[in-house]
Amino acid sequence: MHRRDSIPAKPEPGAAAITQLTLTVFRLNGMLLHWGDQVVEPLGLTSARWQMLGALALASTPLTAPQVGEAMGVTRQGAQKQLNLLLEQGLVAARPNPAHMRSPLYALTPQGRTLYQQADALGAAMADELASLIPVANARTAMRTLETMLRQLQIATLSSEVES
Amino acid sequence: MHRRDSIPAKPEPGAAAITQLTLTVFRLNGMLLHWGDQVVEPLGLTSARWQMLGALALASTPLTAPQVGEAMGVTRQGAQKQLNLLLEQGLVAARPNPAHMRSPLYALTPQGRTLYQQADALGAAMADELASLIPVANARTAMRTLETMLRQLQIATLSSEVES
DNA sequence: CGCCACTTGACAACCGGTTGCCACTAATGG
DNA sequence: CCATTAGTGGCAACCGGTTGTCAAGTGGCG
Repeated sequence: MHRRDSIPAKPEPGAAAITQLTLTVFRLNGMLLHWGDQVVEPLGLTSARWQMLGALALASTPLTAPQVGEAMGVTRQGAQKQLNLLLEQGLVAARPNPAHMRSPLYALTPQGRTLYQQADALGAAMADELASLIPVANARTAMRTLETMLRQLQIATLSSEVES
Repeated sequence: MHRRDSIPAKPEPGAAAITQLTLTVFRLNGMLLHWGDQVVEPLGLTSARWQMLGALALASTPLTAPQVGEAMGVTRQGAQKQLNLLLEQGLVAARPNPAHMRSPLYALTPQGRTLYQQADALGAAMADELASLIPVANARTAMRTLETMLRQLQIATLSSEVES
């Protein structure tokens, strides 16, 4: 908005850095998922289910499917799909929800908890390794930077989504 | 848990920062795709096809499908799928490849090039906006940090993938 | 020359995620 | 008390990506 010189449409000099950063985010995202899939594959898990177990493990109380989705930043149906699979797998149990007949509360079963702890140990090992290579200050800077992008994109996305 | 501190007991306090950073990467990835889908939707594009057009636009010479996949960090089949769709859409043209009968070279059509320039302008606007909020040094630090993670994950993934 | 390994495209199946629609439960207000 | 609205799960369809399989083109090597 505050374009100081309007005629030559001077691009921000940092724009190229932002573009490159964006591409790196895409690649890292793919790499993280790929790595996670491999790491927990011997446990019969996938990255998606690992994350889902994590959401339940870190919650202090059992959650409904929409709450899990909210915690993970996915839609309620996406969470539901994985929860149903985890249910079949016996890693998660549904207990009746006194507040909503059709919306049970989900919690880890003992097997689920054990499996998550095993997976978490593997993840922690990698996090330690990365932490030994990356100064904490850099990790924080990176996170703040990405969060700024996140916030700004959210604003931009919302403003063009509210055509309803 | 049990850190195998064979030499110096290093609890790696930065591991939590890494974990948080990872979650931010997941969210930002999703947000970028969502934003991109909305931005180029009026042009009849999607994020995936936008990126594909970009790969072709930035290439100095026409590329084969596997080359496009390589440039984008996806498998050759993933690239092929989008190329076939872009072909139907008339945004990309296949010209015979003298070096390989079954593997044509792909290049943007005039419409494809025009459309990409329009999309690129929208992307550049957002990149400028973000660049005005993010110091270049921070963007660079973030990118270097993510690339370090990328490299390390690649090493870890490869070393457990070569068990075949 | 002929065989063999590698590359490539087509196709099908799957995974994880999204959206849209429908039916049912819960909560709110007249 | 009832009607409308919001929240919720099930289902189906789709998108983008991956893997695997197959047939065909390419290049090297005996």
